[in-house]
Amino acid sequence: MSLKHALLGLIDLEPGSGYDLTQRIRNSIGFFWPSTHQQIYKALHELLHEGCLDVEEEPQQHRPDRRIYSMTQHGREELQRWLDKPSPPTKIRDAFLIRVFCAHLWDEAHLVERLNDEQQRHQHVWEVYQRLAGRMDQWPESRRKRYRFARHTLQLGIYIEEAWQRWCRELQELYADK
Amino acid sequence: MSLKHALLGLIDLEPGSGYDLTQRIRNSIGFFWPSTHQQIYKALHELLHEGCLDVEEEPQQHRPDRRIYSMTQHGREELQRWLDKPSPPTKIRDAFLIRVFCAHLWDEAHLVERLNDEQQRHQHVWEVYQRLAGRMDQWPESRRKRYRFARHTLQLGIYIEEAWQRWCRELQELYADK
DNA sequence: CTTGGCATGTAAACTGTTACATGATTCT
DNA sequence: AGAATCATGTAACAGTTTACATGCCAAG
Repeated sequence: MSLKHALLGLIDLEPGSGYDLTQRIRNSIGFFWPSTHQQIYKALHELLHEGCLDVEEEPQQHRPDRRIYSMTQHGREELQRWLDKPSPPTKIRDAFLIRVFCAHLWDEAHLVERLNDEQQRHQHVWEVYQRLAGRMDQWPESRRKRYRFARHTLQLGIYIEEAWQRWCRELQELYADK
Repeated sequence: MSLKHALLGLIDLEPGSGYDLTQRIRNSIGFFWPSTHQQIYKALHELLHEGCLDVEEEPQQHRPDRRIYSMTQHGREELQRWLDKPSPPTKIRDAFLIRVFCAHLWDEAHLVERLNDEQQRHQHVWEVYQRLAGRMDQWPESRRKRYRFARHTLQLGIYIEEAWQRWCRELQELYADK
């Protein structure tokens, strides 16, 4: 299960609680491996059971105690083994493209409108990525170095969003002035 | 379930058997909504049950009869209703990017090698898309018109593969001459 | 003689999503 | 007064993947 190894990778960079990891995933690995807190808590329990992680309870008042996870030697070995395996091909799942596929059932004005919405959505995601990247680029050297691969994956996200926007714009032009 | 509507869209363009549709999906909707024949046969049964499709059995010798599915009025209405709904955001799932995220555990030579493999993979997919697009562009006018939206979605695939390749190349350069 | 294409399916296992559950604190 | 944040989970449901099942024909 890739989510487990994603968690090992994150914890290897910096230990944290399920809550912490949920936030961190949302701003990094979540872009190319979407996951909810429910999955994450479950995966953490399993990793703990398998001896890949250690926990330390941090007592809190008025709310559940934080359970801080950190790597074990076994976890590090497991991650290493996984890293050397080949990756299955990327998967995209996009219902909007199914709709475009059926766009002969729309009139062209409606198509252009939907393409415009879609383009704005991708522009928004692009802006989120850019902001995040900009902030990361201002981190102090040591942190920037530690997270440089996270930064690289973000760059791919930026390129992909640009591809989407280009496509939306070109199609809009094609159907707008007809 | 989007797969069902993908099938309705395909059958609306041209009726066919489960087997046909599996092939057609593999070369069109499958690029952004991966689905196996098992899922497809199941979805077809359900659509039939819901009154969205009709079947006609075409007897065959030495192999199971072909069951040719076609649209009903109810199916067309259902598809129309679905088309007007908003689409949930795109999802990417990519285990290679999780690995890159953890690339501090690789030495740089290994990273460059893996990036090279990945780039070739994306180049291969790009070539497949280009070949398909080239063939579609040579179809006779009527068919080309009918499948023009399929052609458009293919173009997005091409752009996305180009984004991937650019990214792989840039990262390789960054880590190659260090 | 083995691989791939044709043609349909069932079933179990695994993964992912959605809804529910609790409860104090801080911000608007 | 209501929403968001912190912090952990359980459970039901939906969707996806993998393995199994059959059997003929054509091509290499």
